[in-house]
Amino acid sequence: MADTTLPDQIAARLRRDILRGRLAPGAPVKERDNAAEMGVSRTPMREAIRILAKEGLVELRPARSPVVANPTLKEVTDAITVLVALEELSGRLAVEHATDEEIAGIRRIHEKMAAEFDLLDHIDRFEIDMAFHIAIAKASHNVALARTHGAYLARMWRARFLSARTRRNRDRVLRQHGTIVAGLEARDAEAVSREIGVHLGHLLTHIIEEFRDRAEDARPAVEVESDSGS
Amino acid sequence: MADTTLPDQIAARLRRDILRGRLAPGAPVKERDNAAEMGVSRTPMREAIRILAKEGLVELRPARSPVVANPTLKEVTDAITVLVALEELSGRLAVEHATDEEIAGIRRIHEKMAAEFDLLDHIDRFEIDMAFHIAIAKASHNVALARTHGAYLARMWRARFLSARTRRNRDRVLRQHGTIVAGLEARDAEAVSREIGVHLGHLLTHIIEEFRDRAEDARPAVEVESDSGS
DNA sequence: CAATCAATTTTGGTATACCAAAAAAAATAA
DNA sequence: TTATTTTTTTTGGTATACCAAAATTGATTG
Repeated sequence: MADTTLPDQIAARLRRDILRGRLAPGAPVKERDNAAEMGVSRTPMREAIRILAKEGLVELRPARSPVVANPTLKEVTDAITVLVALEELSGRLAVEHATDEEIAGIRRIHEKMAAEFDLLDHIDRFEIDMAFHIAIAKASHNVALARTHGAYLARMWRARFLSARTRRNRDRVLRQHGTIVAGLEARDAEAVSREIGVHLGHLLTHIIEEFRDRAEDARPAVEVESDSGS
Repeated sequence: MADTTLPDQIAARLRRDILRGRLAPGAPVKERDNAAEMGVSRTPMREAIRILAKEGLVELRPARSPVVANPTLKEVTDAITVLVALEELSGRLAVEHATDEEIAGIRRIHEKMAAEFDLLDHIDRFEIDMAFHIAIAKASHNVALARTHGAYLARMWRARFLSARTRRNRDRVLRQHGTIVAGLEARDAEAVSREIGVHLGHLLTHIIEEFRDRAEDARPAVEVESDSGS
């Protein structure tokens, strides 16, 4: 909050644009145009694009325009697989290392979410959901883990955003969050880890469904081609 | 590999300098000086520094000179904790998804390492060791996992390099690698995962010892200066 | 002599200019 | 009309110039 370096601000704005769909998946992100539009020069815009690339929201190609990422179902599934592992580890470590105050803070986030769920628009709802998971990762007291976990969450923003719009899941999500908090309070690593796995398993299910639905809609080309390795 | 974009080349060179100790931990990495020294402009140098920052080899501070990272023992330990989780997941997924050819390739790396161990200098030895672990991550067929895993390996270059296996560990390392390969061939996820945990556990032990040893040495604050050259 | 503050230098952040490669468009040949 | 080649435009990569914030140095004052 305190610091907001220019590239970060630009990245934040681009991120919102991508998330909101103003920049569609597959669309080129031209540094010159975007820079002009935002009234900055190419240099910070360039860096902002790299930030988004690191987050996986845009894809860099050598000597070509970066494009808004349009991950395939497999790519999203793979990312969630890793996310699950990271969150399970977070949960276990949080049980071990979190202070009581931190766990209380996590509960507070959960209760705020439960209380305001219906009042929030879905992007806010979404952010508080992310805050819940981020707080657990932080409570692991493993900075590297928290950072990597955060990167994965950021990367999945769009996919989760698209799949999280309905109020249908409301009760289940809140119940699972509640179970996770209870597990933390009981310092029960297994319970926390297991419930996190279940929770994210449902997320994966919804994202798959979302993909199905979108597949039936117009398919605006842009299919994946030969991957080059890392 | 095929392409080597300029920032990548610069990053590679800086990486070597850091790894080899030509740039000591804590030393500032001034983009102007380094750029001049390497005969390039600041722009690609800047990007190279960001790449290294992403890898965790240098630390970026707002409006200050980036410095060569000098991670604390806890930071290294934390990173290894995550690395273990990533590698265990890699192993399990590799058991599930790797082709027989891929596993054969992993065995080939292992055997090459076993055969040439005594001939290689320790940086080469080190790279073939990395190749072994990277191959397993790739065999998971989870691109995101392989990328993140690669990032962690890169980040740990220096720590692992410093704890460079003397020939004492030779037999144990090779035996553990052999066990891992055997587990892959037997498609035994539990065995692979377990042995990876053991293997990296030893790595952690060595790194901790290395830290102990260095702590006893002089605590050199910031050395290294800019060469005034040509 | 020490501490503090001002002037200078250093250094990263940003803007802009130039270049080469790639895309797109236009022209030409079949 | 279609395919191919040539020209123009677009765009990322790189170099350089300028600026403001730090760090450093040195002077000044207690």
